[in-house]
Amino acid sequence: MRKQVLIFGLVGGVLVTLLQWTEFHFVILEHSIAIYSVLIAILFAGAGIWLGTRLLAPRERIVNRIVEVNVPVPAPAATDSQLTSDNAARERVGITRRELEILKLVARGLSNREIGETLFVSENTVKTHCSRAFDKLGARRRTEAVQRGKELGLLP
Amino acid sequence: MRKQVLIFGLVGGVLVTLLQWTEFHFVILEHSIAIYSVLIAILFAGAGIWLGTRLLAPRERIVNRIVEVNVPVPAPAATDSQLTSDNAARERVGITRRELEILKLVARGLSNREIGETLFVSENTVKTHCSRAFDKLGARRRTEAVQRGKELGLLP
DNA sequence: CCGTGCGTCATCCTTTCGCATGATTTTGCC
DNA sequence: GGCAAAATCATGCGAAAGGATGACGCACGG
Repeated sequence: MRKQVLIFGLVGGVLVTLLQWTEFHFVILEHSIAIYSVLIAILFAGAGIWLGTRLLAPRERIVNRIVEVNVPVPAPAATDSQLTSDNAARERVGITRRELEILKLVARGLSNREIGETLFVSENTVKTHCSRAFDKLGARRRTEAVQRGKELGLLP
Repeated sequence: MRKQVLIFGLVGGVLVTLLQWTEFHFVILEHSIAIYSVLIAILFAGAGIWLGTRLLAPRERIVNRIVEVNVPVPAPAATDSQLTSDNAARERVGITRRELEILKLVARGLSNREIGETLFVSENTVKTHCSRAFDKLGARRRTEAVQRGKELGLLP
């Protein structure tokens, strides 16, 4: 995680230097400074995106392995244990992150269309995830899936 | 996902234009073009990071597993107070006994047909009750109705 | 007696779900 | 670099759900 920042900084510095050097020879003289700006902008926007994803993406993976040990009872269906451990129950059921994410929205009473708009995916995709989730939960209706999800500790 | 890209593009364009305009007045004349470059770089790196996180980061965060599992405390007291508080919450919402009865079965994940068979009434009757209940709850889907019912204390 | 609320049932119609199936792309891992 | 899992999207179809409306019987209270 730190390495990426370093790489980012280094590459950024090199790039700035490089661009600064090149501009005296080609860009600025022939074209306007706008091209130069846009170039830098695009370059660093891309770099920023890369940094952003690299920096904030790997969050859950480490925890997964450790969890499985101390979750002996799957059934409680607790009334209000607000932050139920997702990943433990999730992997026990074999449901994916995305499917669980959608299942949560299903439990909130959203339609497939609304879920799609919320997550910026098509309604068909939502349907697919739903189907798979229902299948894994042994449910044939969304209400049933929600009920099963609560029983299995997937949902609060 | 599309929206963020749009916003990013728009803001980017505006920024480039803005910077291009300002540089003629302040920066370039007084300092070198390097400052200008670095400015753009930083700006768009930040924007890129923002875009990156916004776009690809909505993964789930680290959730500390809750070790307190075998504590069956809240169950027994609920059933008693439920029948009493049922009527209170029920009348507050204006929902009838029958409608609530059916709503409970809906929350259990039963289909209209199954509910009809359970209560020995026709599926159409179940639909009617559902419609009325949904109407009183301000819900348009059964999952939504279940959610509202929980919020209003009608359902456990 | 008659209105009102409730429960029951029906029909017509539209929308939403759920399922099967296949395809493509992205991503994590070896 | 390639494999496997996951995520994405599409299409088609039958089933279920939901809305609108009308009708019938029953109990209860004014």
